[in-house]
Amino acid sequence: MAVLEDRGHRTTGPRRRIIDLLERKGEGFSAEGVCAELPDVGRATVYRTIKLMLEAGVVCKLVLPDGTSKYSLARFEHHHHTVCVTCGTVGEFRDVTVERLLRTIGAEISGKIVGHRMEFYMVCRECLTASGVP
Amino acid sequence: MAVLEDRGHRTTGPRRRIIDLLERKGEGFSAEGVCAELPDVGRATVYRTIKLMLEAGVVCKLVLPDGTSKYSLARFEHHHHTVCVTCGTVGEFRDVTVERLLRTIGAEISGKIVGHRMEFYMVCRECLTASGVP
DNA sequence: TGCAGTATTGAGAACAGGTATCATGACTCA
DNA sequence: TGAGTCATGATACCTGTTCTCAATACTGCA
Repeated sequence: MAVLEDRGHRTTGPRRRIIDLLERKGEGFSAEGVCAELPDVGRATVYRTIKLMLEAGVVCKLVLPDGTSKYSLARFEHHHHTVCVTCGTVGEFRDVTVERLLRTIGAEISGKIVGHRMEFYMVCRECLTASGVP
Repeated sequence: MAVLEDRGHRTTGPRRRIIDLLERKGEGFSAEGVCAELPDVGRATVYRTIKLMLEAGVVCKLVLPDGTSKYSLARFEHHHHTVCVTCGTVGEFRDVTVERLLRTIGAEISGKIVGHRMEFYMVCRECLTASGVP
């Protein structure tokens, strides 16, 4: 919220409602989901606000292998995602050894590395339990 | 080509032309690009053929952070991609230490890991040279 | 407080990438 | 040969997203 003001944007009613919702959801929300939960806020406004928050670094975008996008509040500056292939829940994790290894591999690649991205696809504990795995 | 026949599909003219083109391109082609280069082959046929090749494991799909998809011939069974952020060229690489580390991290994550995905964003040698970096 | 200028809004059109439909044409094999 | 199946291209459609634009809300200043 304050981040948007810092960047010279106004704090309006629709924006406040979108941001409140995102903070309640936390991880793995889709733009369409936000539109569905806030039917009296225009789709354009939802997409615009998410875009502003992306630019401010408050949320991060995750493109799933099927091409659909999910967003999550960015708790860490740099992190990776876990995606449950059953329920679609998105989690964040950070691991120092990953970063170290990624730098090592990066050094072996011809060219200048400017970033990387890593995701784990999994079946989360809840879905495992629900399917009868102890 | 033979892979498609093995799977019970016919070897037709349009399919041959699409596969020839993909073999010439090799890495980092988009479906729309194929359509543009083969204007007398229908879009549906292009997408269908790419889908068949995906199912056969001959090509692999890569979703870029902006949501656009690229495809590349799969040289290795399991591999990761490098994407040049300047020219969009896609490369493949495989590294045993990555797989080992990914398994280690996977073991620390609560839930059952079923897959992972890793990409490096870079500026390739050609683009570096073109921009005057020695 | 009144007002001009700017930022933001929502509705809906437009877009891009991809899939479904369908009539037509090409193969296959008995 | 001919029935059945497969593949094709044109086109309509779908989904997620962005653009356009007139209306509205907010801001700072007089």
